[in-house]
Amino acid sequence: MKKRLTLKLIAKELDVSISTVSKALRDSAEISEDTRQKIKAFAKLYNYKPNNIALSLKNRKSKTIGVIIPEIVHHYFTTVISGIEQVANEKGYHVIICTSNNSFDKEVINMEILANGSTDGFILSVAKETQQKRDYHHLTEVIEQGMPLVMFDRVIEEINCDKVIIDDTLGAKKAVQFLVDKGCKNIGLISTIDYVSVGKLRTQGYLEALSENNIELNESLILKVDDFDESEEEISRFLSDKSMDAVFAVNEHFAIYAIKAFKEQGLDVPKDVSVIAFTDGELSKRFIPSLTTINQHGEEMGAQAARLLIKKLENDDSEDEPFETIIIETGLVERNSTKR
Amino acid sequence: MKKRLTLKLIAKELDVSISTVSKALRDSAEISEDTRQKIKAFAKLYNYKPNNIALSLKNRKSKTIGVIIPEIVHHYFTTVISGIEQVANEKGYHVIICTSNNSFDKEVINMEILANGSTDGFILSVAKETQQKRDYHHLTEVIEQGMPLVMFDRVIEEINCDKVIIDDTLGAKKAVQFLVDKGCKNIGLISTIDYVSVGKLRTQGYLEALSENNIELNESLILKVDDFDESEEEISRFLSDKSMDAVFAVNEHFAIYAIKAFKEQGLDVPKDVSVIAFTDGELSKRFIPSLTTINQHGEEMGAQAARLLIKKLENDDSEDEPFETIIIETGLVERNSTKR
DNA sequence: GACCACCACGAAAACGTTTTCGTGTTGACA
DNA sequence: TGTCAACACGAAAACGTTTTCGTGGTGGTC
Repeated sequence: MKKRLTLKLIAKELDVSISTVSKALRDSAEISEDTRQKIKAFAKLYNYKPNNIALSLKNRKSKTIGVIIPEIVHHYFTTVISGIEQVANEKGYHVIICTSNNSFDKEVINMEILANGSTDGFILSVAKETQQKRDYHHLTEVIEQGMPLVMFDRVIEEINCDKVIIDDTLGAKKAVQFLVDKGCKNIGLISTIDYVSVGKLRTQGYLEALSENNIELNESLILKVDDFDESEEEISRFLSDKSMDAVFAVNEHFAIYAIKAFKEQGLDVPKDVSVIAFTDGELSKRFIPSLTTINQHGEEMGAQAARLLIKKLENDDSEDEPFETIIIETGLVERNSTKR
Repeated sequence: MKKRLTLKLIAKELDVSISTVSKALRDSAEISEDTRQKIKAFAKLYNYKPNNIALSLKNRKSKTIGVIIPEIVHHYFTTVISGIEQVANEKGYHVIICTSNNSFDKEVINMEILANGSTDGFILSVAKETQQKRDYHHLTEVIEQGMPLVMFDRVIEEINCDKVIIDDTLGAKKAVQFLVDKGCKNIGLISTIDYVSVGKLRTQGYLEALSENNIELNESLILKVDDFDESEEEISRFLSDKSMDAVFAVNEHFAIYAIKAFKEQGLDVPKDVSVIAFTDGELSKRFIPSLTTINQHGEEMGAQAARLLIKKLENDDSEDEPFETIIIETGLVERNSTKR
């Protein structure tokens, strides 16, 4: 087992002082050409690499970004991470990832641990439990310590920090408008109960689209799924006695259950009924029929979040810079679950 | 912006020495009950937390595990990460994740950066490019430095380290045996070209299962997909003029393309033909029909890898401990793409 | 009262860097 | 030959910990 090379060892070996070695390696003009060459050659030969930890301690920055997400086994979040990673690496940062498992306590603990020097700033999508509890002391604390924080996706209005979100309402509107443009009249909505913020916002988009097109709202065409685990049955029951020519689902899963239910009723998608969904997964591409979707551009979200954070980190007087909220545009991907 | 509290500040505030503070907080018997209480109360009141970086430098360990995977936008890898994270957190480690994007250079760079003190050890699934290049100097280097390395999934035989793998051959055998037990006679195989190791191993399992059941090998029932991007067409062409009652696909995607192709031929899955696949994704659960699969237990792989690594990290004379290779058992999940 | 043990604490080194400030040597110049 | 600048380098502090060793004071024992 080879010992790692340090400045001290090089100094001893070449019989100069540590300072000289350090300066030589950083090409300081203070050191004569001769010594500099000698030291650099030696360092290169034995593959010297400065110790990150010592640098962190000295510079009081870790060049590390802490990312805390509700769960990692989720395609959408991995695309976001991917975006974060790309930008971060480009700028010489690395990324520590922690999952909160949607638990408030784990979110708090993770932040506290990482805040003790491991990380220069945070990118965060809050846990469900945190949203419900409305306890944000861990967030305000890191902000007070001067650590920049960027929230994405599930953000909290009251917290003053940079944010990256998508326009859920507009995305939903786009989806419904698309259906209207295809000639659909009776458009159903499968959403979640309102305290899930995306459900609420997307529902609102649905309503706005209807009203803008002068379509009368029919409450009976709206389902707010209560229990995710029971959603398949709920949806099947909901669709059994309705007559509609299109459905907008707020996520991939609901859309698929809807298609299943239609099939069982002997209806064909997209011939008899169109289905469109907000989505974040692979499923929509591969499913038969493939799904027409509103796409959330996770990778770009991650990239923007990382850019915001690094901007704050590298700006010395970021204190007085105002906070930004970046809105990522949703896109509509037309596939085979909607009629042409 | 509040300054972070340090031992030095506490010492100054309470007019004692830094050593006293440190000892008091660690409940050293050297310090009198009185002073100890006073210091602890103060620390608690102002929420003192030791600086991780300073500790890392002092202890020469970071309590951090570096994970390097080919890509993160991949359900299988996220399950592995999830397993790693759980075990690591339990034992007081955190996890730093880097992706190689299947690039050799990025893999090397990531390892080098993390090896400079940021990380105590590595969990790694090598990049495709690394497999092809057969250049493993970065791996041997970290090992030589005494950093433990655990490889999973895509491992490299020649490298001497702990490993966690699944038994691809056995898994494939299970799958084919299952089909045989259901009465299938003409079982097709959709695999990848042989230099992808999993393709090779799973093909081998297929062959073994056939021979064990005294089924004659029919080469024309084997497709080795050449170009992933063209796989849908290749598979459709392959299946167009064959007659088989079952197909074993080495991954989810191939299975779905197969089902699609059968459908287009007017064949029903599972009534006319059964499909079974190795899988790592969500897709198999949601697809219609849902897929019978061989499941790779990613989470357990991650957990085992983390356990192996931490064992090495916490064992002082791990030097002479032999390396282990843990084989994770595959499971068979019966769903609706195979006949009953 | 001399000696010793023990208590409670502090000084300093160490981890591996960077950087500021000194300092001894050289050479030029008057 | 004395003065001074420039040069090339070293000592030391600093980042925030932990830990070893030392030490001044107290009290007890003979």
